[in-house]
Amino acid sequence: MNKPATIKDIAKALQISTSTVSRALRNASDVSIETRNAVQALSEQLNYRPNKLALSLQQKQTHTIGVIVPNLDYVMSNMVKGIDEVALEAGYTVMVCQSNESFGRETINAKRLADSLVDGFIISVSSETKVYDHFKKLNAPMVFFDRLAKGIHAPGVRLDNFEGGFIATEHLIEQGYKNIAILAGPQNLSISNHRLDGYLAALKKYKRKVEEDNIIYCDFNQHYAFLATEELLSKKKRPDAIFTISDRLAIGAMLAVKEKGLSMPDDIGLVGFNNDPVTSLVAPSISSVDQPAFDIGKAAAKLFIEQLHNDGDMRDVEVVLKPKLIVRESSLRRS
Amino acid sequence: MNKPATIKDIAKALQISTSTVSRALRNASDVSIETRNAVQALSEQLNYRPNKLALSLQQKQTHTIGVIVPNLDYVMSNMVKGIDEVALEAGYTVMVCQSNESFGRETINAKRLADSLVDGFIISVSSETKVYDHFKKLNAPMVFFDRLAKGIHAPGVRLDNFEGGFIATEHLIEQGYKNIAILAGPQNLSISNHRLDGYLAALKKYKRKVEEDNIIYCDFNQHYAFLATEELLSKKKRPDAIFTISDRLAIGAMLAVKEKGLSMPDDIGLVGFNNDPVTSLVAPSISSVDQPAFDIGKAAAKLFIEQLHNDGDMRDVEVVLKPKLIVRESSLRRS
DNA sequence: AGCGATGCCGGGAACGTTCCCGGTGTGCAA
DNA sequence: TTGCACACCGGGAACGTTCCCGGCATCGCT
Repeated sequence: MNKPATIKDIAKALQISTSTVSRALRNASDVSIETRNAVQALSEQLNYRPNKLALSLQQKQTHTIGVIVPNLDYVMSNMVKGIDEVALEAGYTVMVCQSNESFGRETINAKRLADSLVDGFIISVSSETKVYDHFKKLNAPMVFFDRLAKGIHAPGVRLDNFEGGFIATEHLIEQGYKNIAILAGPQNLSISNHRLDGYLAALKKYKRKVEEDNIIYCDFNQHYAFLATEELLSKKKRPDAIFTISDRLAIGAMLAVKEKGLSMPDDIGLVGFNNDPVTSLVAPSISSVDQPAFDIGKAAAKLFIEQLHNDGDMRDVEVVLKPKLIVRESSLRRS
Repeated sequence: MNKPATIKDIAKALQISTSTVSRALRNASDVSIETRNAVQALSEQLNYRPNKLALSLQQKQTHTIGVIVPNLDYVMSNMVKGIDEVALEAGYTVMVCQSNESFGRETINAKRLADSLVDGFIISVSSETKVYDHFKKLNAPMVFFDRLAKGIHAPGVRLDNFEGGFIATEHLIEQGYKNIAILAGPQNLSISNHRLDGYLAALKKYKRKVEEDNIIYCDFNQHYAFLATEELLSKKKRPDAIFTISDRLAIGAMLAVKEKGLSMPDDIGLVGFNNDPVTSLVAPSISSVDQPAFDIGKAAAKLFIEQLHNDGDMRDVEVVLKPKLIVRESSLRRS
């Protein structure tokens, strides 16, 4: 439990100055081979570890990235893993905070991280967040991923959500479903709007009429999805397929379909979003749009580091990755 | 993008010394009411935020906790949420690192965090870890949770895994299952051993004979579980129930049971562990031992902070929380 | 012999705080 | 008047680094 050795200790023991020790440790020039060896030997012996605090204070950078995410579900935790991966590689440490989808929590997390003097932020905004001033105040480099911040001029990495909504809907159409409903997410989230746009575009391409009451906005909440689906299924003009903006919603929808005594995929087709492992475990297994979560995380971290080291203005950069439809039983009417 | 204001800036602007500013900001004594007001007004105006780096360097504590976890699955992410909760409350920031169940990753994560000068660690060890020297070297206060480190003399918070194994097995016995197998985890993990011990104790209590080849050690891997179960089911003396040490293993087992064309819970009973949401979504839904993940996280963080502020030796403290069996279709033979 | 180049090293400031200690001024009692 | 308590403030060290600058040898070249 004795105090960690410092550069001063080494200097004193070797009767040389701290400057020389510092140089010797960093293998710089201006140090004779003998002193360098002596210093390095002693530092090893004393188990010297440079004090990052002092270093950071000096050079005004901490080599730490603040990551704020709304939750740590399957997709997010993979994205974070991706961030971790490249951050570690690049010599950065990552501080992960969960906002729990709460605006207040997000704000105080941001403040805290800023006070801890992170070099910048990698953020996915909470579903509650409608205004972005708390991010602007940070006055630090940041990159958004997955759920971007509309109002902020900063680089971002995201899935092509439009494409995701499109291929899901197109697939349902190709499977012969005629009246396709959508459980969309909260209206302020761009990801849900983009998926909805993809849905609309697919309907348009195949010249299907858009029924206004086939579009349901609801929270990312399984129970809401259940209720919404119950209502959908009791309409006169009942939909014969449902596309949901997330797998959790899909689960809720599926439960409602079962409750109603309808069969899947025959009576009702279903496609979810995220390719959560659950989708392949339930019966019937649920088709879902897979997103390259790990890669999105990696791209975000790469973008962030690039931005730090690069003087060029990258605020307009937006990396968009492609989704992939995983077809399973819930939507496979014709083989 | 102008530099953040420092205490010096305020001092200079107000023509007073930095010491006085420092005192005024901390509402300390030895400052006249007027100067204090002036300082606080100006600091607000300049949006002054104390530099934590400098502070930490001075007082040799960072108010940061390093958290190392093997993964961020459902249970873990809830535990981390619990840690977050009380850490935030107590004014600490949390750095979460995933070891991905890898010993090497765990080691370098620990080193990195130590270098970043966290005040201590809250750790759940990776399944690969069999030796604990890398933790001892850290020479910092630490608390283990969930998966404890046998070799290390440090406080810990864990589930009563023995109890969990016991109630799961007892439940199966009470449901009339005669020949109960267990898919245990890696042999070096204490949690899996304790659950196994609970299983054995239950068998003993009801005077059941222990069949050696009903005990299968396997990784936390769904596919292994599938294979192991296939083998179990093709024995002459086929088991009629399986208790698995985790829900992921339970899923694997269930798939194997279905593949074999056996019915559940009639031919084969099944109980998992963790109460992952998946268990209630599959058909049949899977009985599982629920652990109070959030509370375990909270307890760990509390213990950690207590340890920091407390001079007393807490190295022998071990908090043990109780599990709860959630009975679902997979093991319910008699209603 | 003189001169610059080069190799090696030390001194000290700086990063932004806190904290200890000592100093000054005022008011009040002896 | 002297003394003393008290309120208020400033100076400077310290935390552990790096970095700039200047100094002293030594060497080689003219």
